[in-house]
Amino acid sequence: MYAKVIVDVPAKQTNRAFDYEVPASLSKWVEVGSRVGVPFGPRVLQGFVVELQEETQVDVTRIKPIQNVLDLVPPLTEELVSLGRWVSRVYLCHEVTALQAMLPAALKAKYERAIGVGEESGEQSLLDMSDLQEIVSFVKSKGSVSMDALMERFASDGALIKQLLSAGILTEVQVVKDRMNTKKALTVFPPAGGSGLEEALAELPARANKQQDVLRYLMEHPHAIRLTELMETVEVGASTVKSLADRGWIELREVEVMRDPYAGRAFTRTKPLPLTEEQSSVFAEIRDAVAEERNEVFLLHGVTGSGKTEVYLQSIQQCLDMDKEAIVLVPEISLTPQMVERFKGRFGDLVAVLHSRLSNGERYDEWRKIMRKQVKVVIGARSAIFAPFTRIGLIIIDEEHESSYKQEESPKYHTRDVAVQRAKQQNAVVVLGSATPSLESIEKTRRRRDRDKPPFRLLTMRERVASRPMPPVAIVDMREELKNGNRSMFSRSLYKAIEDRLQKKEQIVLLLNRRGYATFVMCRTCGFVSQCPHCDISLTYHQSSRMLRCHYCGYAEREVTQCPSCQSEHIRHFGTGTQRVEEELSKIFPGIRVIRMDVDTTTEKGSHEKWLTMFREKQADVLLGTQMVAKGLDFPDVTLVGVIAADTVLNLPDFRSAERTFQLLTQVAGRAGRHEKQGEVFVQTYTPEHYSVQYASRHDYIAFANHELDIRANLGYPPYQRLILVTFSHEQVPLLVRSAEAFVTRLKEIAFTYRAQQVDLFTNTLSTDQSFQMDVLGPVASPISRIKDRYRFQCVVKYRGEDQAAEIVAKAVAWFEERSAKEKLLISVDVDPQYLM
DNA sequence: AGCACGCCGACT
DNA sequence: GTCGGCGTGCTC
Repeated sequence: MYAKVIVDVPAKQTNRAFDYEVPASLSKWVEVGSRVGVPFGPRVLQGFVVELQEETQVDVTRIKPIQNVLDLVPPLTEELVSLGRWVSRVYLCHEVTALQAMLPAALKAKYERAIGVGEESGEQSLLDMSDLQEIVSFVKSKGSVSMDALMERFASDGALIKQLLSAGILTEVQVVKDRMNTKKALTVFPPAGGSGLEEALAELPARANKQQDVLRYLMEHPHAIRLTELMETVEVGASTVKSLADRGWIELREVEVMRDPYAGRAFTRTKPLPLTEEQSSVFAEIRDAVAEERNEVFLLHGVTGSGKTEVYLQSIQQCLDMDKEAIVLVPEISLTPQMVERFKGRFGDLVAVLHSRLSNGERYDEWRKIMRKQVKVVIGARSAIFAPFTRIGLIIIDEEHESSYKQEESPKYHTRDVAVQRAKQQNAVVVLGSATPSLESIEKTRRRRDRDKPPFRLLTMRERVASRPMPPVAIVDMREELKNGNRSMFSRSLYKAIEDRLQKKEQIVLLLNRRGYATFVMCRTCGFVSQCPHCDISLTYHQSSRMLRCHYCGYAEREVTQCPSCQSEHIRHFGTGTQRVEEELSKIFPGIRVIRMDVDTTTEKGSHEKWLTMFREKQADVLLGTQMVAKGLDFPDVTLVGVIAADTVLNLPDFRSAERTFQLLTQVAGRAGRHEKQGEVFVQTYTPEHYSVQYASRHDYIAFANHELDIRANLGYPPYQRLILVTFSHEQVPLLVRSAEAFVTRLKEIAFTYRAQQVDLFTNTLSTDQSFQMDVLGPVASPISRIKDRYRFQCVVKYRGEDQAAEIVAKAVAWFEERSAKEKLLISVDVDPQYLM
């Protein structure tokens, strides 16, 4: 038996499967998806088995055996292995990188040196000594032992061990280990049925009160119990229990336990809520698709507050009734305790939660619950799409338009597209939910190619539950405010509204759209702005540490009080940071209680949750923050939402900026008046006439989408054409420009050949897609033209058609890497980029 | 990514 | 005459 193995070396030359022999002793354990240790050149590496075969084409004398198998159960399924291949092909990354992304960090390989028995047995005469024989057979019995363990076992024989090593009887080997240890806990095991405990009780001396208590407790509860728990309930010390174990009456041993991040938290169980008419008809569609196991993608367009979550919950129930599994994806930022609570409340212990705030150990344990089929539902961010389920019935992506679904490091996958692919593989249903669907998705519900039906099906919920109206949105023209002499960041109408709510003791959410509004430091005399010496970007001021930092390379310097350029002392912090809004609020409304949520105040674990709870409990009047206050929060007493500056995103040089502005305004407007009290929204802007502001104020998604789709069609942007961003970097500009230009020329050549042949490079068959068309823009300097002392150039590949372009770009990249490897030129490819920078 | 093999300058 | 520079190529 032979195995094809992808080794843990993310490099171009090793980006293929290598053949290994499966030794008979391991054949039981080696499966597709197994993690194995394999000899690779002079060392031992971790690898993934991607195929098993009886025969091999490789010269048998070169084939080495698999050294060991790292897990009892393969951590990847066959289906995930092929999904990995798909990801690597579509997003142009090494196959290991894709496979690695599917596993918790705990399973990243750790390489360790250890002692094993040498191959040539060296000076056999040494083995006559019995001490040495003992050592050798000890090592032999274990396969390999770490040096520490060996020294501990044979502490007095250090010299002998050294001798054995130099004689080659023992030798240093490399082993692949897991990074993560399972957590163990001492557990007490009473004899089955509690038999013999009564006799034990009789044997104890009368004054051994504590031991008697333990025995009595165990007679009443004759099942295994954690030592710590037993000590707490019976109020005894560990020694008491240990002495019982020493006499053999009970057993005490280490048992692997799961770290449960939600341990000790009671979740109130909830029952399905009655659905509104709209909800039921949407639910019926999804339920039928799940019940019939149709591979279908729904785009659920439901206004904020229309009760999408309840539809999700009941759809999942349908899945569970069929003994199938469900994956729920939410943006990291809205994976709040409230959200978790709703799912745990409905499905209890059948839910695993995966998010970035878990420790590696906790995440590993949640992941193992999925592996072991202890759970049926996973709720998590991005990477939860790779949950090792085997019977997926339903995949839900909430807030599907969120750009955080795109991973920014390799593999640069888009979760939505991976979900659609995975659902195809498992014949599952996908539900994409949003109040402001991405233009990519809405276009897919309309697209008709030939006579095929559109790839996605649109479901709509227009009504909020309990028929609460959408809050009125007032657009405030800040130019007018300025003309009327108001130079503060609050317009007169927002000021009055805040004053009014404070008086009524109702709550306020204020949103500051900070992207592009970082707090930089400028000299008011000469205009000097502190720049990063290694990157082409201004430094950002951090109040907490009083430092200026570069967000790209981490460079930091002390805050300046005197201009380095003109020695003036008129240094000012620019940009409307949340801190400044907070300061101004307290100045205008003395005594106002403000909770500020931004990167500075929410880095600490659990702080996000803490602030929200405080706000919910009405310990503050205002929740002030960046994007994170806009998402999915639901506070009954919020009746006023204010957007301080709506158009900061609009001015960014990005074709998606109108879409992002519309989404943000719509999401934040949805925070107001979700309960009995009527809400009100103020949007302050310098461009009130802009269509994204206008449509958002009218809560008119469809009109916005139509308008924006027209623009995209005219400019040839997604969703009508797709993009691939290729970035080059090098320390020297002339070489960089020459290379980037050479790449573009080569890329065009390859594309031309492809078009001439009309051959599908994936399958090597004649292409059926006659409409394929590709265009290359650039190369031009990247918007951030230097990072870490390397200059950056980029080109944008625009194309129509499906995934062939990735293959063409891959060919050009391979050509480029081959010819420029020695020059340390770096090239990076982003398929379907979210930002062109 | 490592690591070894392999051809040209400053040294015991 | 050697030791070592890192360019090139391989790893089942």
